[in-house]
Amino acid sequence: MSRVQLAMKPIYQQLRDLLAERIAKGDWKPGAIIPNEGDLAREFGVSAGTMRKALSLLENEHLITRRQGRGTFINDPVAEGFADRFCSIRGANGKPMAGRVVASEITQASATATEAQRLQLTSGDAVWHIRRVRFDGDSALMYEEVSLPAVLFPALSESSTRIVLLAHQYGLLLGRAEEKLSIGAASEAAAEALQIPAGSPVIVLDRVLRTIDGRPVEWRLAQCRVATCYLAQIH
Amino acid sequence: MSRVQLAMKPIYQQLRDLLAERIAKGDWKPGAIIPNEGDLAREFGVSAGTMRKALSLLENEHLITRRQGRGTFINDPVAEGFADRFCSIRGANGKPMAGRVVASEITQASATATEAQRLQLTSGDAVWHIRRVRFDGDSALMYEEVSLPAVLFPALSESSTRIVLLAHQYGLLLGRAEEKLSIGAASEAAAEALQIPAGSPVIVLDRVLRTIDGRPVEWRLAQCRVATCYLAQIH
DNA sequence: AAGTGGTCTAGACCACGCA
DNA sequence: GCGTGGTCTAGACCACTTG
Repeated sequence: MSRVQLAMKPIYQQLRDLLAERIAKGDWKPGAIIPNEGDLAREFGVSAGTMRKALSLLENEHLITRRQGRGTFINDPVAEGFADRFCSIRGANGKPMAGRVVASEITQASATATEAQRLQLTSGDAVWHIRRVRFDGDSALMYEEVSLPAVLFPALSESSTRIVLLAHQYGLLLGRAEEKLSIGAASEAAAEALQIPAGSPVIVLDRVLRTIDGRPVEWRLAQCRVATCYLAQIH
Repeated sequence: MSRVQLAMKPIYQQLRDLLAERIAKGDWKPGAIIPNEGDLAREFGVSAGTMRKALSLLENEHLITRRQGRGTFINDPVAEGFADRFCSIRGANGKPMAGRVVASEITQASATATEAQRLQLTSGDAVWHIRRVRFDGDSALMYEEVSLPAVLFPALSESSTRIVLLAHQYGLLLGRAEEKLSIGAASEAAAEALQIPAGSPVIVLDRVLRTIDGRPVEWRLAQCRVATCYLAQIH
């Protein structure tokens, strides 16, 4: 009597996908309350326990928040704390960096080998390139080269290149980021942007952002200057 | 008919604690297979579903691995992949740094204000101090100051100061690490160890390691030199 | 074939927040 | 008091692994 599992995928995962689609499409807006477990279970013809497991998945993925006695709410992906959880480099106060960000260039090109590897594309697929600089007051702190698969982002408004806004705009639900931290030599573009000699040491943040389905959404290669001392003393 | 909840804590969490204790004590050795869900449920007088939830918690905390058709196995906390998952800074190949590590000094002292805050102690509690240097070949890469609550580690063998080994030795189950990355000025000790001028810029890794219960186990303040270029070029 | 973990069900009761 | 999510139960069946 149980539902046929066409895709050989557990029902609770299928439910998760269906519910996530409603959120992505905007059927359920951020901040809204959604029907309770029982009603949802009835609507999809499953038991309450199965629906519960699906909702738990969505909660682990930060798409919803459940509160005992209140209900289940859609999270705002752009809200502070949700948007910033992908970024590991912090300012002196421990909070995410809050400085000015200037996008200097937005172009389209065909994917390089590295981009294809990071974004799981085939070499030559169209990608957007964004170059931007993060400031702290008047001094340039960080130079970023961002690559986005053009197939996911048909058009890029120059007004906002923040990935959380873009993702929300195109109905993409961000899941996890993998970030590698290392030390490298400043590229020429980075050197110019940061006003340091080319080849001087920089912190390299290599980050791939994925949707909750695991599809790569953004590759960001950031170079951070270390030429001056911005932060608190040690001890 | 259900078990009394003295501590107002869900049964499945109490079970998790009991099972975790067995692992910590060494009743169940790494690599060993543990009884199946049904037997465990019967032993503790709970339903299979509740025991299942407890086991799921342990799996999320990387203490056990469950495999369909095989059984449930105790993970080895010292094994590669489990021990290295707390470290975010990587080498050029994307793998954790593998260089030589030299512990230069092991002393005991009373906690400073910062240590007390990070390790949730009261100022003046006894802590161990370990200073160590991480090498890449012949050059010093990273200077670390490690603080451990003396109450958790009665004695410190000089042979191995690796935290995963120490934790295992004293029956502590490591859970999560919070790591803050920033840029700072090299302290005098770091400058000497890294052979750079005091005050020159370094990457600062401020990490607090906790047990699965959330108790702080280690505070590590690492300073990483950026004076030369170790790694691959950008692009 | 037997044993394991994985999924799913249907229903009971509890703890919390609010009107 | 009512509706919500959170916990717990008892049992069925499925999928995978091994002998």
